[in-house]
Amino acid sequence: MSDREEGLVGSFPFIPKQERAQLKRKALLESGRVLFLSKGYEQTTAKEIALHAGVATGTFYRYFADKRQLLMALLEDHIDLLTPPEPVWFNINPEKRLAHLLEKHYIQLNELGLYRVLPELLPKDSEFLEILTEAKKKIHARILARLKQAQEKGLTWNDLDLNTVTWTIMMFMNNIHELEKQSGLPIDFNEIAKIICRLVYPPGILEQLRKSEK
Amino acid sequence: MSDREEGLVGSFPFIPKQERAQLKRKALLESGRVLFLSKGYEQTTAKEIALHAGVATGTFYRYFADKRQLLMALLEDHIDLLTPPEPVWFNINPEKRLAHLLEKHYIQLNELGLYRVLPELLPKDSEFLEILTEAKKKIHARILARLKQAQEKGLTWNDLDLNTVTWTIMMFMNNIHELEKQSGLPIDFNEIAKIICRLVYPPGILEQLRKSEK
Amino acid sequence: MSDREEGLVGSFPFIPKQERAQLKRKALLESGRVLFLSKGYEQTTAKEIALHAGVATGTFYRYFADKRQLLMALLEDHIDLLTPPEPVWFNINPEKRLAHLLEKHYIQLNELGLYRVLPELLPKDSEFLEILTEAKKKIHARILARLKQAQEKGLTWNDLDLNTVTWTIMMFMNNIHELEKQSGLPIDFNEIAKIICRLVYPPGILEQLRKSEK
Amino acid sequence: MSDREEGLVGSFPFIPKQERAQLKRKALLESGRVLFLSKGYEQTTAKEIALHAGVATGTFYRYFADKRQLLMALLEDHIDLLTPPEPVWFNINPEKRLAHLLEKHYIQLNELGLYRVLPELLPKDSEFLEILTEAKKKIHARILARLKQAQEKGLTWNDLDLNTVTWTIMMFMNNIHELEKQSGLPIDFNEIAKIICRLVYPPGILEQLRKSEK
DNA sequence: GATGAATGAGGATTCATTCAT
DNA sequence: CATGAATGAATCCTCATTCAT
Repeated sequence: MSDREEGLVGSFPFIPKQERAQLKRKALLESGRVLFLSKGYEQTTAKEIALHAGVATGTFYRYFADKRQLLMALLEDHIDLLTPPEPVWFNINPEKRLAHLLEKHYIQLNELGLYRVLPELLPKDSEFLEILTEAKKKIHARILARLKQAQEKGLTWNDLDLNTVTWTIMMFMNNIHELEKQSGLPIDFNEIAKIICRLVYPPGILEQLRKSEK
Repeated sequence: MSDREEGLVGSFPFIPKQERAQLKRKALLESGRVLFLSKGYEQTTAKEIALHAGVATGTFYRYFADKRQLLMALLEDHIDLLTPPEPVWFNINPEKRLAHLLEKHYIQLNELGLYRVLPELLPKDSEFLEILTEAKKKIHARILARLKQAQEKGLTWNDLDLNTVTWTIMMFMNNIHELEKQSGLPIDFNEIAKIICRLVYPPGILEQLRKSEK
Repeated sequence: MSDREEGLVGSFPFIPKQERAQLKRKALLESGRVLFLSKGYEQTTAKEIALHAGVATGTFYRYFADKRQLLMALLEDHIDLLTPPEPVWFNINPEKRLAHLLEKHYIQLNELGLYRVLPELLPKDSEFLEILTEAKKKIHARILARLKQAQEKGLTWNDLDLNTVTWTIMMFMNNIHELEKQSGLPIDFNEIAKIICRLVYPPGILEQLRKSEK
Repeated sequence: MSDREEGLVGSFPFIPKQERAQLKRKALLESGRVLFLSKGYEQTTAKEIALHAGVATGTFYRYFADKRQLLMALLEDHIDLLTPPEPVWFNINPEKRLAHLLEKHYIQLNELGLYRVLPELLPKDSEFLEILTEAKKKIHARILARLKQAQEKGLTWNDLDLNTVTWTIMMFMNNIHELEKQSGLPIDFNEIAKIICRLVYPPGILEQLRKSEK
């Protein structure tokens, strides 16, 4: 278990200690993520995570204060992935662009899978809740700003309550994975994009924007 | 804590045994519900539930095999509340009606609060998942049937993918409570109803339906 | 649930209360015996015994201070059955008579079955141990006395240690049920009687006793 | 409680991990044995065993799945001790040899004491019963084979039922400890050996075998 | 007396966390 | 630094016993 590796040209302590430590930390994070997803947060023990990462139980606690902190670190690393992308509304062919955005977000979210763990934690960890709420507020503000720009340009329905529409859009982005589970079918992002666009643009405007692609 | 109840025609000597037992069972269910909501399912112990209900630990196990079974009983009692109401689309003034339905459903759901516990259970209890999936399928089928009726009458957009719209409507109903949490404001059910109706009816049709109220 | 039974000639409180109580007590004893045998003493709960006897849990404690006391009562009622019969050695045809005695004792013991419960209790209940030891001492004394009579008449081996022979005989009587379990075959009481007689009588004497039957 | 042991050649830094773990395991086994014997199996808790062995409750469960498994391990370690030795019948001076065998077996059995726990377990643990039955069958077969050899050489009584005699011998070996308890006197193994030999050899043969010692 | 629901102490077992090596 | 055995508090659940009806 030496850190050195004997080679032809002498010994190379190739991997610096810090870097090795980072590898272990990453292995623990990844093992935590995988196990949290497959078994749930409470059902996963620190020992299991360590075992899965190929380190000793005690090593877990060198890198993380406890199980909760590992999850926090996971979130910090990936919080930007949890936040959905910001659509640009007065674009050319917004439906196509939105479908693309949604698909990309969905794939990233699914790779991470972290959203599956969150519901378990929210009721018992208020700090956790705050972090998420904060992130969501930022996204909300960004989407709302874009919607306002579109509204000012006269592109949107004129009876829109922008807050509710913003929330609706966020809800779509956060619940796409539910759709797949429920329907059992692969998700048609174009249909979802169509629905969102119908909420934002009146039919005439939308038609124009579609044509302006060329 | 007297078991006697003074009535118009004298005193009833005592609440019959069965009824008293049912009271205790109900107290346990209610305590379970409250504690699950405030602390989360895993964080709540059978002992706590019993204490909260004012009975001994052992009494809990007289009425429920374990914590999980209590939750199942809660679900059984209220599963119909979890399932959102079925809107009738080709109605007169659908927005108003829908807003009313949503508000009623929201209030019932909130009183129960059970939906907050569900996400914690789903990853680890497959039987649980089945029950919910089954319930959701039923609702989906009902909403979809109504939409098809409306479509056949020529009331809806003609480019609708009814499956996706159905899912969108269900998503709205299941996520209203999220809206409140996120916005911090009281929910405007009229706005939500307006959004849903925009997804279903083209502007002209909607206008007609609104007017037909008189 | 009245104790009275209305008949043509008035009311007959036929079964006196004391007697009914005794019936319940007996039912509990019998249920205790049966359940102790089938499940073991520790594995049997007071509730089960009451249920099996057709009375309420609380009724159990009206008749017995606790589970242990029920077992004690069982023993008291049947302690004489546990004690093996006293063979008469200088009899005509002792082998046949002994075989008969053994079989009778075995059948009684088996019907009762109580011996199966005893080993479980002995290590933890010294009073219990005392009772049994006392009973065994009495039997030992009786068998020993008979053996001495036979010895004085010159019927036995002259190098016998009577104490050890007495113990051997008792051991046989207490372990017949083991023989059946181990061999899986029905017990041949004649063979056992032959063995015991060989321990007591020299071949010549035995031959004489056999012949004297006529 | 130092892990160091001063030896002739200096100090051994520590007992290697595996060995230390085995020490703990052995301490738990020994504590289990002692407590099972003094209090009975059911009356002994895992916590008590751990305390008695000087370790924490949880440590018990590192080495044994539960109380039952500890007992199984005890049995596995000592099952050969439970099985009585195999007498050689057509030996010179068989009584003396048998007395010696019995005494040795008795001492070993008593040191272990495990036989006291067995009766408690048999009614409720069928796997347990199987293990013991299996062991007993082996011994039975061995003793029976020896008896047959002696019979073929014309050394035994000619009216012997070998099965019953075999069982009788086993019964003796399994019940010697009972004798002590009942009589309160030290056991005279010579007397027991004499009794067994009388069951096997006719007086003439026995006399010959005794003399052949020289 | 009879009932059986209620009690709560106590046992089995798990697991987050520490610490000697 | 890494290790993984050890810790013991905390949980689930049972059951002997009591007591209000």
